[in-house]
Amino acid sequence: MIGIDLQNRKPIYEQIVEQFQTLIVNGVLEPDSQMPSVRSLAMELSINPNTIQKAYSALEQEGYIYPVKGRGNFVSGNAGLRLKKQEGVYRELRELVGRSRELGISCEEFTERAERYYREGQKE
Amino acid sequence: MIGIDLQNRKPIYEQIVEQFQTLIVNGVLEPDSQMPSVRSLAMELSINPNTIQKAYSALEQEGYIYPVKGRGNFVSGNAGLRLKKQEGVYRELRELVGRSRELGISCEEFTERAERYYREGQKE
DNA sequence: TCAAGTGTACTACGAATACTAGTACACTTG
DNA sequence: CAAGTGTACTAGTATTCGTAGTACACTTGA
Repeated sequence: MIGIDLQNRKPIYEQIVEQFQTLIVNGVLEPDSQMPSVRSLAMELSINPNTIQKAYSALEQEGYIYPVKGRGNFVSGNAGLRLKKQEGVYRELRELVGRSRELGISCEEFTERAERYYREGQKE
Repeated sequence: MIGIDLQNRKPIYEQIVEQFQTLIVNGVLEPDSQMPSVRSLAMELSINPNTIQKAYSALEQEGYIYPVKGRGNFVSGNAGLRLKKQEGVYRELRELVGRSRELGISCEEFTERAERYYREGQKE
C-alpha cells in the first residue's frame, strides 16, 4: 500500500506522510478505519518504527488521523471537509507571498515570522 | 553604533540586520547616507567582512539599503513607507497563521509551501 | 492476570545544512 | 594607479535534521 524511495532526496517520513494524505483524501482509507501499526509498517518497509511514528505525528497534527493510546491510529472523519478549507488558506498564502516579495520581504523573514506566530499561538 | 553578542544564540549577521533595521526605521540613519563599509565595520566588530556582507545582502533584499559597486552601501529612501506596507502584510500573515493552526496545518507544511511559492515567483 | 499488541519518550549517531572565515577578484574614485 | 569599495568562491566548524536504538506505558483478549 505504501512504498518508499531511498534514492529520493525527500526524507522517508515525508514520503510516507504524502502517500497517506493522498489515500485518506481520496477515500481509499475510510474514516475511523485503523492505520497500520507503527511496528508492522516499519517491518514491512524495513525501517525504524520511530520514522513511522514521526510521519504519524505529522498526520495527526494536520488532522488526517487520530491516535488512541494502546490501540492504534485511526483515520479522521472530517479529513475531506478540512482539506477544502485548507486549500482556501493555501490560495491566500500564495497571494500573500506574492505581495511580500514585491515589498522586498525575504523568504526567510516571511517564514521566520510565520513560525513565531505559530509558537505564540501555542501558548494560549 | 552597532554591537554584537557572541553569547547570543542568534547568528551574528542576524543581530546586525536587526540593529540596522531599527536605526533606519527610526531615522537615525538618514536616507541616502552611507553605511559603514563592510571592511571597516568588520574591523570594528572584530569579525569577518563576509559576515557583514551577508547582513547587508539581507538588508538590501528587504529594501532597507541599496549597494553601489565600488562606492558602498546606502540607506534606502523609501524604507519608511515600505515598512508600513510590510507591517500590513505581517498582520495578515498572523491572521492566516491563526486560521491555519485551527485547520490543523502544521507549521512545517505552512512554511514549506510559502517557500515553494517564493521560488515559483522567482522564475517569472 | 498477563502476554502480546499498541503508541510514546528518550538518547545517540551520521548526514545535511548553516554560519563564519579566508582568499582572491572587480569596480569606483581622486 | 593606489586605496578604497563591494562581490564571488572555497573551506572549515558548528548546528540542525533524519533515522535508528532502546526502554517505558497503555489496551485488549485469552
